Amino acid sequence: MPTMTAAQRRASEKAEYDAFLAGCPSRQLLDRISDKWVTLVLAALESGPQRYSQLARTIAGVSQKMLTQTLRTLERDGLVTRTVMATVPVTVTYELTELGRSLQAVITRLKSWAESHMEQVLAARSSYDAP
Amino acid sequence: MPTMTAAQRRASEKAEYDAFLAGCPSRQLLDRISDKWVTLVLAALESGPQRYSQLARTIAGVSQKMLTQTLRTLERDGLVTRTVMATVPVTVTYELTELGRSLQAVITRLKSWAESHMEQVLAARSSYDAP
DNA sequence: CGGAATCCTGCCTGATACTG
DNA sequence: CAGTATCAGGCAGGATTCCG
Repeated sequence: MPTMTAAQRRASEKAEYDAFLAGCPSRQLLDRISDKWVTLVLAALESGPQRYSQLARTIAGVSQKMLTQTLRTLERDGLVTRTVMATVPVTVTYELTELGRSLQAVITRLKSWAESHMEQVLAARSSYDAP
Repeated sequence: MPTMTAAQRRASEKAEYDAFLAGCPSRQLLDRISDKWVTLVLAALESGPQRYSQLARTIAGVSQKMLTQTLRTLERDGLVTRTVMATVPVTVTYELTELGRSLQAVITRLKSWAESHMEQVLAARSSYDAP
């Protein structure tokens, strides 16, 4: 993977195991959960199990590709469960696991912060753009 | 902006003002702070004001471009302050604003979650990959 | 030292078609 | 319904170079 080469080289130059910020697994996990689609999916699953089409409708602007991809990685990481009902047509529901709910609690705070500080940020942008 | 067209169209199809998940400013803000570089920069600034080169060293794997770009947007959004000291050579320090610290408190929880649940996620991946 | 400018690659998006 | 597959296009992001 050529995209990681330089990053790993820079990491190696540090020549120390930095549990805070390095190429260690916790850093990779932090990178993964610091993703807008992950955040939105977890936030959308707050109100209980949801079907695929419900999620697609709730998260305005997500493409099928990214929604599926995000749900797959979340499932792989043990944050959501995927349940297939053998109805006609098939019904698929996604639900947070206990692990997922523990992360979702943090995500909720992030969402709350965004909503409650939105105006302050917009004000800061105005004064920055037109001083 | 052609990239927003389809997203906005899907959002419009909902025909309702969804403060939770839509094309409203809070959603855009949530998208922005759900970024790995934003998360890492805010986490790195936890220990007080830092110089540009310090940040680059702390956040292993970040490119100058992304570090500069992230710091600029954070400054524009009123989350960090940029201070230029007229030394030779020039010294630039970045520091969290009060607004930035309020977000950083949430980011810290996210980082803590990643560190404390890393093993559970790795275990989930193992059982998913090789069942 | 702290960037800005440039070029370039790869992923994401958007659109469309097809399946079980 | 819930995807998978494919392809064009654009933009995020990496590598490199140069400057005050």
